Amino acid sequence: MNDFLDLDQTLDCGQAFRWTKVDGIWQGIASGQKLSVKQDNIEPIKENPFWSHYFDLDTDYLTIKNKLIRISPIMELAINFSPGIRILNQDPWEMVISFILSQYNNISRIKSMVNNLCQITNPTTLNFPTPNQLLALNPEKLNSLKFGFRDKYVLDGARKINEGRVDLEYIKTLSIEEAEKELEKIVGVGKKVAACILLFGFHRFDSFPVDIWIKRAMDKWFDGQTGEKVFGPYAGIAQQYLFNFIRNGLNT
DNA sequence: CACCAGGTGGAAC
DNA sequence: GTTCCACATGGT
Repeated sequence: MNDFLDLDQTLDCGQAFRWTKVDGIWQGIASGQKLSVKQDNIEPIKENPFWSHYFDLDTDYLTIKNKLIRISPIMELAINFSPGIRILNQDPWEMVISFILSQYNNISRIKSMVNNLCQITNPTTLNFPTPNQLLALNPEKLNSLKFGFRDKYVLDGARKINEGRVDLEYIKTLSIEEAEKELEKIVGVGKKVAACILLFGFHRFDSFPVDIWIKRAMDKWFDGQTGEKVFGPYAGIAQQYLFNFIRNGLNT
């Protein structure tokens, strides 16, 4: 088992919604920066501090994976299915909106919603909108995005973050339980969405999002125990290997 | 065409 | 405190 970055596994495992693969080239935008990169040459990532951090190249996944493998044979299967997954360092605000949109939705449509949002707010740069840009969307444009019942949730998030009623910097200083409570001040952010925001936007490896797939996995293989109890401080990373394994790894 | 999706808020027990 | 249900829409 070596410690590498697999772009297919990392960018297509449900943690990021703004990457597309065209002719073998992964293209994406994060924090106003653009990247085109191929698996057989990831130098552009290694030599750029922003992208190195984004792809979490400083974290020792080898050690973490070996610890998780020792916990259970299923975890070993899950890790061996997609050993090149890494948890990205994504923008917290973008994660708030993206995972509000993720609820009761499928990944393919989440991607199109998020990309349409960027297209309609920043047609030339395709950057993710700021809270103000989101709040400035007129009703016709917002309606055209077809967020459905999530409209009011997205707006509540933008409003509370814009006004500082939910402070993303402050959240960085909080315990996992306090941080979760703070994020849940936003209407439409419950336990699961908060956990995703903390794991993918705040790099909190101790956050364990439980969606329908992870619920199935924990019931099926871990006697319904909690992820925190089974996997400890790296539960969030374990969760991502398990998520990809139970969704894509069983009938192949 | 049914069935389902990286859930949540709110009403009803 | 727990359980039940509506929710907008489109992918498969």
